[in-house]
Amino acid sequence: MSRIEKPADSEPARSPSRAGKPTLKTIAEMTGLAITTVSRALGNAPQISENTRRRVHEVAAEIGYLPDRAAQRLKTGRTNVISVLLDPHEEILGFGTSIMHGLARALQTTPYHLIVTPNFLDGSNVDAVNYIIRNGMADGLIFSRTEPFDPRVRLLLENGFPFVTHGRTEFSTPHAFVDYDNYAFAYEATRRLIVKGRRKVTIILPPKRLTFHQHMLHGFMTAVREAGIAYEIPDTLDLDSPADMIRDYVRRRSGEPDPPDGFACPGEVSALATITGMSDQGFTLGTEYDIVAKQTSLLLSQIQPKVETIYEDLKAAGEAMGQLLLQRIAGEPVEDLTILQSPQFGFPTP
Amino acid sequence: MSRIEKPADSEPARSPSRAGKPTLKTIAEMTGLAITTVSRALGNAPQISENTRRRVHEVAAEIGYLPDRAAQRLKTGRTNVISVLLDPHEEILGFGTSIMHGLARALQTTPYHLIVTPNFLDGSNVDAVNYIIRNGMADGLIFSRTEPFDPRVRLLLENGFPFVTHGRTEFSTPHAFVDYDNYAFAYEATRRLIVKGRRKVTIILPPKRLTFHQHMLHGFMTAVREAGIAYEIPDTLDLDSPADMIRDYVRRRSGEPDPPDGFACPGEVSALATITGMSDQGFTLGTEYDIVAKQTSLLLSQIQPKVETIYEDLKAAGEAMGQLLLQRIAGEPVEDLTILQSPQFGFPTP
DNA sequence: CGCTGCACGGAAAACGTTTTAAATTCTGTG
DNA sequence: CACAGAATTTAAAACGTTTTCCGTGCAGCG
Repeated sequence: MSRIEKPADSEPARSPSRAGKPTLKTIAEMTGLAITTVSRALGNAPQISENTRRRVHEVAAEIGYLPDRAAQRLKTGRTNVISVLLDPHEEILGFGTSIMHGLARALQTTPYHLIVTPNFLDGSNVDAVNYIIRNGMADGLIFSRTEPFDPRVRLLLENGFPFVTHGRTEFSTPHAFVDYDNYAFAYEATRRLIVKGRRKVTIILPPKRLTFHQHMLHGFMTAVREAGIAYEIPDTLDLDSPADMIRDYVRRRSGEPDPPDGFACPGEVSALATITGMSDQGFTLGTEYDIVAKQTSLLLSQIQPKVETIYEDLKAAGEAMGQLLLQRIAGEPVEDLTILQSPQFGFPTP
Repeated sequence: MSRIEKPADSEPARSPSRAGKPTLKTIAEMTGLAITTVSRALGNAPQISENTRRRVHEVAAEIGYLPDRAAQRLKTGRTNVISVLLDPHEEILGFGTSIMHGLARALQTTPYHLIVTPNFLDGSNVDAVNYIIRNGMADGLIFSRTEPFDPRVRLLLENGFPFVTHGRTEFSTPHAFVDYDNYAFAYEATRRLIVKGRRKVTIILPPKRLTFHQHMLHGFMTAVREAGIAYEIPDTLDLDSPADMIRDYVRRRSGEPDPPDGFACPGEVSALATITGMSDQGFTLGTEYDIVAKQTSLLLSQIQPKVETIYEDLKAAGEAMGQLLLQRIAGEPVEDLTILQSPQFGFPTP
């Protein structure tokens, strides 16, 4: 055959278009400096004269040099990667995506990339954490839905691995977290129902094993006791229950004697399900009963303005978590790396 | 001071617990083989005897060896990374997360990791694509919401970079894609409304610049023409409009003369907004008007069973995209790498 | 002039892997 | 028993960085 025989065509097709990627060597040759010097100049090391430093930066910018992440990682042991553990329950309503957008914003000007590690196992995702620690897959970890003695947190603490949780724990060793003040939410939501003149209030709580179950319960009970109002708490149901289960529960309960007429819903789905359940029984929102819901997107209030909402800014939470994690990785003391978002902390930033 | 002076403590604190991480060298020393041989044995190269291959695998498993991704990447130029471009519009209702879970499932047994590149710029995210191509940040790309002559697709095609889109384009050069048959959806949804005896149908279309706008429109119009039924198409509104805008539009329109009584809603949010808008005017779903909606989570039918829904399985789409991308990277001909999910393609897999 | 000290820059090793090219062992055969 | 050829195994280079350690050249000083 008369085709050109390029012997090096056995070269196993590296990433496409990786051909003439500029490296330190390229810059070194162009400037006549040594690779070492170029590396130093770009790293703004002190022993490089202002002059050559400037020249190197110019050339680098000109040819569009970007350091090879693999080489940096291999050499330094730092991955420049932040990993987000995604929980199956975060699928709905863009919980994960909101947080990730916030995170991404916080990491935007840094060398860090965001890699997502979804959890398949139904239990906790401690295996994923272990994998990441053991194999140095990331420099830091972000996850949510903490339990009081969360095994992931324990593992990370034991290994001194940087992480920030969304949610608190009850370990005596402190760690970085961002949390929403769910006590305040539940208290305030219940207060508002009471102020509206509701007779009997109820709340759909998160699963018992999660830390913020207690916070919510406490806020709710405090408001209830202060007002001396009637209340009930469904115990066959939680925030993770499927929407139809919540809807059916609400429908059935509101057909029985002495049903609640004030609902604190710590999630948009549960609020929507409650509305449907109640309207199935002919009750109308705003006159015969009220809902105060937690809202994490603009969805609920846009769709049904009669639901009163209290906002939780997940994007801000994500951004805060990113910042805390960077500080944590930089070695700042953990004690200062805790944030409690109050319900009025942030409002929709479209 | 009497503290132990470990001279090598200047070692700049590599990733924690990266201390005794086993490498090829470790295995080589344990087995008495050369590093090369170990590498080959683990790679199941043909020229290694069955005997040593087994022995090496045993030792590797025993000490929990995992290859160093940075070193592999540096050497081979392959990143073992798949990047997902996340669009801001995918924030709501876990669109992104569903697809990512599907993707993650497809990549589960492969060495590939999933890294998400959110788009901040408001326009298209062609910059991100360019960055990824130029700097070899990934071996393949996944994104959605394609336009007929999507600049991202053009760029990727020009560079021969592997990718799979969610949605089709109109380039003459073929490329891998997974798409939902939105023509079929719109046709079927409209048919159902007609069969229910609706007088006048309408549909909320996706933004005009997206490819599937045409598909939807075509399906809708075909059904309308076949039946010779009255119809209208709002032109100040699209699927990306905020929910309150949709709600207000529906409310206003249903107060004017000759309003539509059959709604095809290609999204859950628009369906919910429509319900609210109509019920504000006192119309009740299922008797005075009907909705057929596209559903991508279990949410809508669980909350409001009176809405008729047609399911789009985004998780399956994500999984399919992952598989196609792997095949594409492996060099299979692009012509075979296209999938059109029919509406009945997959049903909720909880 | 011979030193010391400093400012600046460079050579070389190393990170863990893959790959090329070559060396070694093994097998059967004449 | 020697040897070709196959079957295994190996040494060494390379990927692009960072870092340790060292070499210049030059100013100042006695």
